[in-house]
Amino acid sequence: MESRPRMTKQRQVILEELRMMHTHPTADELYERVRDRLPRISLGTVYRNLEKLAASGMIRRLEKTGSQMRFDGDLHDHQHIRCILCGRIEDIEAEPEPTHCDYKLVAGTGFRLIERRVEYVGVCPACEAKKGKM
Amino acid sequence: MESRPRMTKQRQVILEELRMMHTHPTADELYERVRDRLPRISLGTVYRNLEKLAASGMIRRLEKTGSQMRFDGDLHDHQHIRCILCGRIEDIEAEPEPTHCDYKLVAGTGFRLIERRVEYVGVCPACEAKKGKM
DNA sequence: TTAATAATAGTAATTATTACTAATAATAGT
DNA sequence: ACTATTATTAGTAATAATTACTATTATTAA
Repeated sequence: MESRPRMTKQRQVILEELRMMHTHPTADELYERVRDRLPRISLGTVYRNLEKLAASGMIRRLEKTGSQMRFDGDLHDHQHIRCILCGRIEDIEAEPEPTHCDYKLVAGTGFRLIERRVEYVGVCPACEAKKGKM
Repeated sequence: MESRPRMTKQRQVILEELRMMHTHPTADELYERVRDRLPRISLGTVYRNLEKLAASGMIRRLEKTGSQMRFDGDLHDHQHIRCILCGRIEDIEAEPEPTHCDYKLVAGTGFRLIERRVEYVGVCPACEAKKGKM
């Protein structure tokens, strides 16, 4: 029945590395990083811990980013901009508080509004440069 | 080298059914529906056509909503609200034109802004009712 | 220290999607 | 309408991300 969680060495390292990274890594990117410190850790452990940490609110799970899930150890209120070409994600200091107007729109659907997510999509400088050369 | 596309019976039916559905179906949901009219069609054909139709701008691909991709045959400018419990997606008549403020925010990142997507997340009436009974 | 059990490593299974291939059928040009 | 070209299909196999399983290990409370 799984009660109080334990702070294992693996969970600790995963959390620390994710918080240091700032690149919104995928599970396997983080796995590669964590292996420098814990060479015998398994990918399944990384997935399981990311799941647990996200469920407990200690990290953020970024949904809808290409074929893989991405994670963010930075909990401060911010949004993201994603490169439509290479998939890179960077932070943006937007404040997407739902407005009065949002609540009115949502009222028509019968839903109870929890959150309004704003995602910016564009082309990152690196990809723009690459494109210019073709 | 793949030049001019052909309007096959399969592509026609997939497009028609998607336009009729209004439920933002996944590929396999649409596959089930289309099979009523074309019993021998394969799932791969549905995927391939959804890909082609989205690339040509005839339908919209709703990215990463849960584990499966969803599609929308309604091209009119609108946004979506998703139920965080059951995954159901409904339409919302929001107009998310990027504002002056958005462009200023994005300028700091060096990205060229293409689109601002707004997604509303909440609890749908059905799930709210279910929750009330527990 | 010890007992209870959450978490792990390693591996297998699952699931959505994509790739492959021989056969079929939509279109352009005659 | 006939034919050649080749995009598309059905069927199946392959891929890739994620999750599940299981015996073993290690964290925590008492």
